Formats: sequence, structure tokens, C-alpha cells
Amino acid sequence: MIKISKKADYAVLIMASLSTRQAEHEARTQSTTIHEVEPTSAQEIADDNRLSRPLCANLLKTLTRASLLESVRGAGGGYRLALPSFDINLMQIIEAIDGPIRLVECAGSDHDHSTCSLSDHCQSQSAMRIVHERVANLLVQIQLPELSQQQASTGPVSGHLTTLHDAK
Amino acid sequence: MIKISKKADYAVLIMASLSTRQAEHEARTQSTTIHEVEPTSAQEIADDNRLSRPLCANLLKTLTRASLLESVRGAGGGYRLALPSFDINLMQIIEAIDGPIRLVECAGSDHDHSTCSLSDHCQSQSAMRIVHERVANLLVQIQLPELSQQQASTGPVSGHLTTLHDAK
DNA sequence: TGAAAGAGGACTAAAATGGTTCTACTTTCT
DNA sequence: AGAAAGTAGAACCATTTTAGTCCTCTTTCA
Repeated sequence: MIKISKKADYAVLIMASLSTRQAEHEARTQSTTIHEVEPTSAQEIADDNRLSRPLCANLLKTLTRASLLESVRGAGGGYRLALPSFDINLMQIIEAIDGPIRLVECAGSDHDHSTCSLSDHCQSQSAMRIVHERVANLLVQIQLPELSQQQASTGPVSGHLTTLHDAK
Repeated sequence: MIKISKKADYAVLIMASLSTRQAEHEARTQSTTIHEVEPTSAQEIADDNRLSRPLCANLLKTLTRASLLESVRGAGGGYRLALPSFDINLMQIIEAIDGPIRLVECAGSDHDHSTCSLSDHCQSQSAMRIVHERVANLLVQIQLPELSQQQASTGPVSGHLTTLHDAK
């Protein structure tokens, strides 16, 4: 099965909702300095996305450790984006939650060949690596604004990549 | 984690090795009629790909049920490709083994909205569906010859594929 | 008829996933 | 200073998936 984990999916929701808040802040204050955005508490974010507080808090912590969010501790604290939303892409979010993506065992660039029983025999390895790179490339190209509500004002998501929609 | 299952990975190996055999047959006999290719037994295929026989047999059965392979029963029997290798793509192989790919819960076209607790609230849904389609599109474009040894003689992997054989 | 080979399931151990809980530790407000 | 609000971090557990095996039956060829 090729799929994105639920946690990563939730994380995308969270990031998207924070992106929206940031955009609102910008519209209100005419300022693009992200560090001035008032932080949103874990509870609020959980409510926004219909997630349980503990689960949401866990994801927020992970995203913070990955430097995608920054946190403000103490009363009145919370989270905000650590980067402009255009500098955050789907790949980063997924990797923050689930670790580096590896479409197949052998595709990792830091792969130790001795652990692969097929080693030199594995013909598909190079081909699969290309597949891996193409998927990775695709994920990097999808930035946060595309994933949030803002997409409505930013234009259609499906850009020039997908020329043919015959997939399935 | 976004990844392809080991079984699907093995299946690709198997399909690739059978594709190679078919290509060899064509070179030998100057015939492109795939149904004339002598079948390869599960044991042989397992050896070719360094897989255990039972596991390999299981995958072969699944691939046959998905109409990607055809089988010849009885003594001297085995498997061969059911289609020209250009008509088989990565998507088909993965779906044969793991079932329809669903990057996220909500992305399925046959999705019942009532089961989704987020329902109308889920903002990322449409965006995620686009992601899903892009990945699917990418997988469909990768055909069997690209995944087998033949790529060496057929040219670079990232070549002309978009123009020929619009899968399905 | 018997050996070779596929068909079809049932079954199991191990790992990943999804999620909770508990105990710190920090900051702010009063 | 002390309570409240909030993040940090890790341990923990149930369920599902994955990966792989095994057994029995049917078909075909010699």
C-alpha cells in the first residue's frame, strides 16, 4: 500500500490552519513578520481541526522539533509557523512526522548495501530510485498555501505538471 | 510513512524478470506474440529474484488474478506476461498486490463521506485529492520496460514516455 | 497413474500505526 | 511567590498491516 499516514495527514491540516491564521494576521496588520503573529494554543488548534488535544499536542511538538513551527511557552503561549508558508512544502511535513520517505528499502541515499541481500543482483534498484526521486520531487513542489484554504485565492492547484488526467 | 510495500517491490522484480524473458524470446524468434512464450515456473522465477518459493508463488497467484500474468497449469507449466510489457505500468503492479492506492483516507473516489468525521470541515481534502492524482499519474507513466534490465538498451529512464502508450 | 506445477485459502509472527497518559519543566499573571 | 496555563518528552498500549509460511486440491503431461 502506498499511502500517507494519518498522523502526517493531520499534520498537514494543522499546518494549513496555522497558515490561514498567519495569512489573516498579515491581512490585518499589513506586516509580514511572522514572529509577530500571536501564537495559537494547542487546544485551539485541536478544536480547529477536530483532533483530540493530546494527539494534536504530540504532532505540534514533533513539528516544532522539525523547525516547521515555533512555540511560545507559558501562559498565553502556543504555536505559530516558523517560516513563511511558501517555504514549507508537503515533503517537509511528511518527513517531520514519519521520518525520511523511502519508497522502497533500497532507495535511501544513505543505504548500506551490505544489509541488502539482493545487493548487486537487484536490477530494479536504479529504476526504483528514479521513481523515488520523482515522487520526492512532486512532494517538494507542493507548498503550504496550496494545502490551505488560501488555494482558492492563489489559483487552481493542478498546475502544468499534470497534462493528462487519464489516471484511473 | 510513504512507501511501497515489500511485496509490491518483489512483484516489480518478478514482472521485470518476466519482461526480460519475453524480450529475449522476441529477439530469438522474431515473434511478438506473447502467448507463445514458454512459461517460466514459480521455482525458476523465485530463483531469478532470490525469493523463497512460497512467497514468490503467492505473488504470482495474485498477479495472475489481476490479469497481469497468465498461467499454464500442470507439468511444464508456469507464468508469462499477459500483456505486452509496454502496456503494464507500476500503478497496475502495486494495485494488484496492495489494492487501490489511497494516499489519504479521504482521497478515494468511492469515499463515503458519512464515515469521515471531518466531512465538510476537512479543508485539505480537495488539495490532497490533487496530490493523490499527481502521484497516481506518475505511477501510471512508469511502464514495465523502464523497470527491467531492458532500460539499458531502451534508453534513459526519464525519457520519452509521456508521449507513447497513454496507459489506459 | 504418478509426478510436476499452479490455485486457493488459512494461518501466524513481527512490525508499524494510531493514539493515550503521565510526569516534567517554563512562563506569565495576580 | 504561587497558581495557572501551557509546552516537552517519553513511555506505553491496542489494533491493524505486513510479510511470509503451510496445507490441500486441481490440472496436465509423460
